[in-house]
Amino acid sequence: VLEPAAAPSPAFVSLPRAFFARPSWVVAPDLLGMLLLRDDGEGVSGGLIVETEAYDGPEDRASHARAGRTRRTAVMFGPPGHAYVYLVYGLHHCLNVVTETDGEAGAVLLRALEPTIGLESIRSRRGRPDEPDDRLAAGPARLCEALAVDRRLDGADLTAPGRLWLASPPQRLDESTRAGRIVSGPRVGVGYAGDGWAERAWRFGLAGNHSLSRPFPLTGRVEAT
DNA sequence: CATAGGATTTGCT
DNA sequence: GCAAATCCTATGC
Repeated sequence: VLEPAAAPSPAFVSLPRAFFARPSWVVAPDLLGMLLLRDDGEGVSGGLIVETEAYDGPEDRASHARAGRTRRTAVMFGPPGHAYVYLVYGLHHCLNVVTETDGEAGAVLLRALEPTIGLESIRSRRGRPDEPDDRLAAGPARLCEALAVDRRLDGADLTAPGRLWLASPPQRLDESTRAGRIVSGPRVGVGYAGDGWAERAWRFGLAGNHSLSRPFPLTGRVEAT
C-alpha cells in the first residue's frame, strides 16, 4: 500500500520477524493472501494462503500450549517466525507459524492453500491425478502433504528463503486476489475446549475461495481489510 | 448427499 | 485408556 508506484518491486518479499511478533488472532487474518514457499531441493513449490486459525497460549483451552511446554510444543513458546509442525491422529502433519514474543506461546495453523507454483510436484506428492488443482492443499494435512512438510521442518525459520518460508506477493494488493473480504468462524475440531474457547471466531478465510477446507458457517462475519 | 470407521502418535487422566 | 487442530473410503438414503 505504501509502495511508490514507480518502484520496481521484487516478485516476493520475505515476511520479517516483526510480522509474526504480534497476537495470533492479528497475524492469522493478516496471513491470508500471503505466499507459502517450499524448496525440497528439487525445486520450489507453493501457493497462496487462503485459510488460517489462531491459537494462543496456555489460557486458550483449544491450544496445544494449554498443557504448558512439552517436547512437542516447545517451539510454540520460542521466538516468532518459526515453523511448528506436529502429527495429528498419528499419521497426518499440520503446519503452524509461531507468533508472539520469545517465551510467550502462540501459533497460527495454516489450514488451506491455493496452489500456484510447482503444480506438477504438488500433484505428484498428493498422488491423486483426478483431484482439481483447487483442492490439492484444501486442508491442514493436505497442505503438508502437497508441500512435503513433516516434522523435519519443525523449528525451521520462515523469515528468509530456505527449505520453507513466507513472502508477500505483489498481487496480494489486488482486489481480485484478496477480494477485500475476510470471513471468520469457530475453529475446526476444538469442540472439547471449555470457557467459550470453542466458540471463539478465530478461523479466518478468503470469502468464496475455492480452496477452503470447508465452508464457513453463515454466521461468520465479514470484516473489512 | 450423509454418516461411519480406520489409521496410529502424543499427552493427559 | 482415550481423545485428538484429519483424511480417505465405504456404505446407505
